[in-house]
Amino acid sequence: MLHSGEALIRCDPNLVHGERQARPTSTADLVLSSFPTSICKRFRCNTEVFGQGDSAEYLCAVRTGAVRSYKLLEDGRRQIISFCFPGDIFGVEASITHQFSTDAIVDSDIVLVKRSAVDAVAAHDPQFAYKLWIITAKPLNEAQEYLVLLGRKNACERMASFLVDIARRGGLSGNAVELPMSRQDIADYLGLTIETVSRRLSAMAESETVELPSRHRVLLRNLRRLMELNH
Amino acid sequence: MLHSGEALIRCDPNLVHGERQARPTSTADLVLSSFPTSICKRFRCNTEVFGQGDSAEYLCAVRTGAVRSYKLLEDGRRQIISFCFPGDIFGVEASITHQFSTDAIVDSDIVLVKRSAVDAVAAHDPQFAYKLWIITAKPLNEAQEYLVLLGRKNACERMASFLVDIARRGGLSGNAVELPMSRQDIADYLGLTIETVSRRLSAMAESETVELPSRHRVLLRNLRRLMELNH
DNA sequence: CGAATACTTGATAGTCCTCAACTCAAGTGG
DNA sequence: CCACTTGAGTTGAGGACTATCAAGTATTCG
Repeated sequence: MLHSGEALIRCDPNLVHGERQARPTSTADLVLSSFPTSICKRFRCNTEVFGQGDSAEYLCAVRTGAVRSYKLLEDGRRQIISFCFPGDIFGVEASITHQFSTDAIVDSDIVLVKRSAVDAVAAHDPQFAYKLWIITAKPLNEAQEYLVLLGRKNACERMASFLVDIARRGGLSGNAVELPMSRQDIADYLGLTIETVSRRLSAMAESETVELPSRHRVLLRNLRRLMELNH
Repeated sequence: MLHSGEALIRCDPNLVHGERQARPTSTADLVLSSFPTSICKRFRCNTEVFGQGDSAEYLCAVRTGAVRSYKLLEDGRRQIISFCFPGDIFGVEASITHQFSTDAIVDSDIVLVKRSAVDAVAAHDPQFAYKLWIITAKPLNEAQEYLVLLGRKNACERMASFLVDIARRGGLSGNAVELPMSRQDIADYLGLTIETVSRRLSAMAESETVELPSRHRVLLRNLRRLMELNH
């Protein structure tokens, strides 16, 4: 009963507890890691991997840790585009400059591959070019799913979707979900304010859907109810 | 002064007025059209090209007309993911089934290519595989830009962004923007209700930012103000 | 022309935001 | 060790924006 959550959302049971690490099932990380000229660099918490408008010199993948990609409006409003965890690729651009900024949420190891090198290899290696296409299509579909959340779901549903999604993507250990990001990050991801995020979490705790033992940890107490809210 | 709008948003001045047609600058349409086994099929207004859950057998591109791609929640709420116009590709999936439905907004000619055939060619032709990657990355970036709209912009800004975007993508003739979709479609695209869409358009007409000569036509009277709202 | 559909406008309500005060945890220095 | 500081998060009161419900107008199509 204790681990029913893992079964329900088909989480990899071999996930290392504690610090997030790359899972062997991930494709994006592998494709880039196996690249001859890939380098792996450590980014400290809250440091920038690249900024909006920077030349899109590198393709990136998270090996350990977590990053947030976001866009800023002139008046300071921020929309987080995605959180990336070990195995996820980011920094894919159609244009020659990055359309959003990305920085580390916690100390993270990031795999970097020069885009020019990727382009050169892709032009000669159809298998590789095809893999590139597949790993680009995945975040596209994720972004599209996410549009439904921002366009049509209320605060409660957004919060539930978020928790289930983070759990499914590997943050679940037993019934505990690790949330490395701040409440403000969650708010800017879900298109809400920090107060609304806090209130929704408190309400879920009140109804015994979750438990909040610490700031960066959520225990899923009633996953079924969360999944219902999630649609 | 009459055509200042076109210059301002760098629209192709050779655009054919009236029925939308494929522009020579589009890449996606060309990549698929030049494909040996591509077929072109006519879809009547409001008929389905493919449905959510259907096998993702085909990659598609709009040759003439327009389509909407959308997702439905169980309770009937709808979120339109994107409108596609001549030259735009759609139906790109990471999974073997379509994650959303797509149907024609007006009578449309759609280019269809079997995905199995695309996969086979991509596996041997690096140039083609690379092109596939490029045309997939573009809608990804568009979706990400769109997340900012849904997550952080108010109704007025959403409406302005929408008009500018449609104009930029080829709907502009002189200062007139053609809106082939219904008000309900616009609402479901912008994450608003049909009433709010109607009210925002009326307010823009009141402030002489736009003119509304007919249901499916908007004259941009003060593009500068629209661009300001658009951020 | 009549019917159906699409759209607009108005009144009211509800959700979420804003502003403000407060709590809590972690870190610092005396 | 503890008062102090600082930043993050929570909670409360009130207000703004958009949704909802309802009625009316315009357009389209048979």
